[in-house]
Amino acid sequence: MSGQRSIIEAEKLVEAKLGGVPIHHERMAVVANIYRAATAVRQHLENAVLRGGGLTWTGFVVLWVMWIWGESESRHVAEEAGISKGTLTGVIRTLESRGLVKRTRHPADGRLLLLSLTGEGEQFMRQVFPDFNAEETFVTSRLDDDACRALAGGLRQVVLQVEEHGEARRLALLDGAGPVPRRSGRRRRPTGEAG
Amino acid sequence: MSGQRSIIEAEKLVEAKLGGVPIHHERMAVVANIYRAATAVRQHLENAVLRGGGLTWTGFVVLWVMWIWGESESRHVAEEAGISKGTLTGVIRTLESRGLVKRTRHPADGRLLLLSLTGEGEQFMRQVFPDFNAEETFVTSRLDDDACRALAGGLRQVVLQVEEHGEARRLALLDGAGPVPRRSGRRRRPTGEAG
DNA sequence: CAAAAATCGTTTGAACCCAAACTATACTTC
DNA sequence: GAAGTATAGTTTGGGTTCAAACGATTTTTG
Repeated sequence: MSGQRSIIEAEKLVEAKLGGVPIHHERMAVVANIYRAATAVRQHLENAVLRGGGLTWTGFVVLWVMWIWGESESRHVAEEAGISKGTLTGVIRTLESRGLVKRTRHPADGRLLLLSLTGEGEQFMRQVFPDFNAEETFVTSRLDDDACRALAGGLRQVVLQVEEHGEARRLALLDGAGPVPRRSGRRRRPTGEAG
Repeated sequence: MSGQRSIIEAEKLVEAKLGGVPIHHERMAVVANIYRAATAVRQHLENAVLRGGGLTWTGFVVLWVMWIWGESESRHVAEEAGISKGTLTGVIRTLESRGLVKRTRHPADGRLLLLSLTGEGEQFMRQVFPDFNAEETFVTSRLDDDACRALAGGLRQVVLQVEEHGEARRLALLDGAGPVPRRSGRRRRPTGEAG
C-alpha cells in the first residue's frame, strides 16, 4: 500500500472537486484513517497469527468473547462480537465443526441457545491469545502507553456517539421517507394470490 | 450495542484468565476500539447515506477513489481502496451494472484495465459526498478539531507501522515454517497423473 | 526471436456480512 | 386456553472478502 501520502493529496483534490461546498477535512481524515487502520490491523493479525490456527478474524473474535465471558446466550455473543445474529449462526457452525465450541439449549427458555468453549477451544485460546496480543503490541509500537490510551479514548468517543445517537440521527435523516429496503435479502414467500 | 463498558471489564477477566502471562492492555484496547469504531462508522454511513443510493461501503470507496484520482489503472484503484484485486473485479462489475463506472483497455499495454466514472457516476458523487461528509462530521462530533487531528495522527502511526514493517514481521514470525495455506481459495486444477 | 519470467485482471471456493423473511417458542390478553 | 404479540435463532439472497490458481499479455533472457 502506498496509501498514506495520498490521503493528504486527496483532501486537496476533494477541495477542487467541490469548490464552494465546505468539507470538514479533519473529520474525513478521521473516518478514512479509522477504516484504513482497521483493515491493516486485521490483515496483519490474520496473516501473522490466526491463519496458522485455521481461524478468521471474526471466528477469533467470537471465540474470544466466549472465552472471556464464559457460557453465554447466543444473542449476547453476537452483540459483544459486533456481528448480526444471522452471521453468528454461520460462524458458530464453522467453529463447531472445528470442535472449538459447544451449543446447548437453554433449560428454561426453549428459544435461547447457550454457547460455550470446548476444552479444545479453551486450550486454543490460552495458546493463541498471547501471540495475538504480541501482534497488537507490534502494530501499536510507534505509540507509547499514553498515546495508546489517548487513541483508545478518542475512538471510544466515536463509538459512543454512534451508539447513543446514531439511530435517532438515521431516523431524522430519512424522516418521513421510510427506510430504503436493502437490495439483497430474503424475498417474501409468494402467496397463492395471483394477479 | 452495550459494547463499551465491557472492554474495561474484559481486561480484568483476561488478567484472571491468563494469570502470570503479561498482557499489554492499552494495546489490546487500541486494536479493539479501532475495530469497533470502524464497524460502527461503516454501519452508520451505510444506513444513513449509502443505502439510499443503492451502494455498499466498498462500492462507495471505489467510486470515491475514481472520482478523486480520475481515470486510473485497476491495480491502483484496488490499492488505494484497500481491497484485493480479486474483490475489485466483482465491485466494478456491480458498479458497471449501475452505470456509474466505465472500463477501458489500456491502449499500449493489453494487460492493464483503465477505470473511470461515467457522467452519471460523477453526478452521483457530487450529490452524495456532501451528505457523506456530514455524517463523518456527526460521528466525530464529540471531538474538537484538534482532537480529530490527534486521532487521525495516532491511527496513521498504526497504519504506517503495519505498512512499513508488517511483511517483514510476518516473515520473521513464520520463519522457516512456510506460509500456511488458506483454508478457502481456488484449488489447483487436477493434472492427469493419478496415484 | 523463441523460451522463460513477470505482471495484470479474472475466476474460484470457503467464509463472512447484513437485513428481511421465516420458524419455533414464550408471554399476554381476553 | 385460544388468539395475538413478542422474542430468539435460522434461512435466504445479493454481495463482499481474500488468496491461490489461472489465462492473457508483456518484458526479459539466452
